[in-house]
Amino acid sequence: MKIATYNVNGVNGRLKVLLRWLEEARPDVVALQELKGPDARFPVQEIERAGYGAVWHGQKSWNGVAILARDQEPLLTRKGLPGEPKDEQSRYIEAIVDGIVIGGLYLPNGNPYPGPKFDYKLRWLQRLQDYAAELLELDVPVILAGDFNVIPTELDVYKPERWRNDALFRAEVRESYRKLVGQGWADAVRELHPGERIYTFWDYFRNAYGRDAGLRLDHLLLSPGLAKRLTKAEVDKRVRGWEHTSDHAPVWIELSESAIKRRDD
DNA sequence: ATGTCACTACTTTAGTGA
Repeated sequence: MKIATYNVNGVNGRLKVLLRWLEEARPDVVALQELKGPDARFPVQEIERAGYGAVWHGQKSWNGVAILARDQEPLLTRKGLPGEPKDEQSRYIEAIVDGIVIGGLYLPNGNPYPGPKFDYKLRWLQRLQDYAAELLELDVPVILAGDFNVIPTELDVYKPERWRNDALFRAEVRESYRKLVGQGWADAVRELHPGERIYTFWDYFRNAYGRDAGLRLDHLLLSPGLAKRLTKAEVDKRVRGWEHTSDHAPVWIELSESAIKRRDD
């Protein structure tokens, strides 16, 4: 089973890129972020024609998240993260596909630091921690997938010094993410590629992709039982090189049907 | 500070968020 996360940076503006990638990669499940359109503008027909059922949580202009499932309809379980009822931003959607709870998220960017946007990001991270702990207590298979807007460690950024005071890399943000993962989640890409430089995002500015000046922002966190089924975790880096593409590349994992034996087990 | 995108409303160009 192949499960992906992809910040499309405008689901309508990038529809051709998304459809091309779906056809080439054929993921079973996809969490999408930055739809950048209201619910009514979600391109459900084109996505269905590509063979995917979908649930989505849109918003005019900004944010917006969706979950796609090949040849089936995802079973919607939640829109929005609990903890701040007045929060209007569409940043969390959750659905069950093949018995797995998929939490699709688009964490606030948080820039500029300091300021109210940064404070909102820290609150959102705390809300995510609280809710993620509840999910783990259910003891069911869960994947939290999305654009976390967090650079977890120095290995995940081309030039750490330049990003020290950026909301993606501030110490308190990394600390909050570290606590979240420490609840018992497995960062799938790191699990299979420890010590390797892997990026999922390259700025549009200054030929960042050409220089491989990237950041690792898009993550798939697996509940303990699912971590035992993890066989592959990759970034579809080539997609970032396509015309009219998103500034993020898709990230995907492969899960086996049952627990597998790995060296460190 | 800069750079480059998508999106929106509307003075089809300028704001804004990333």
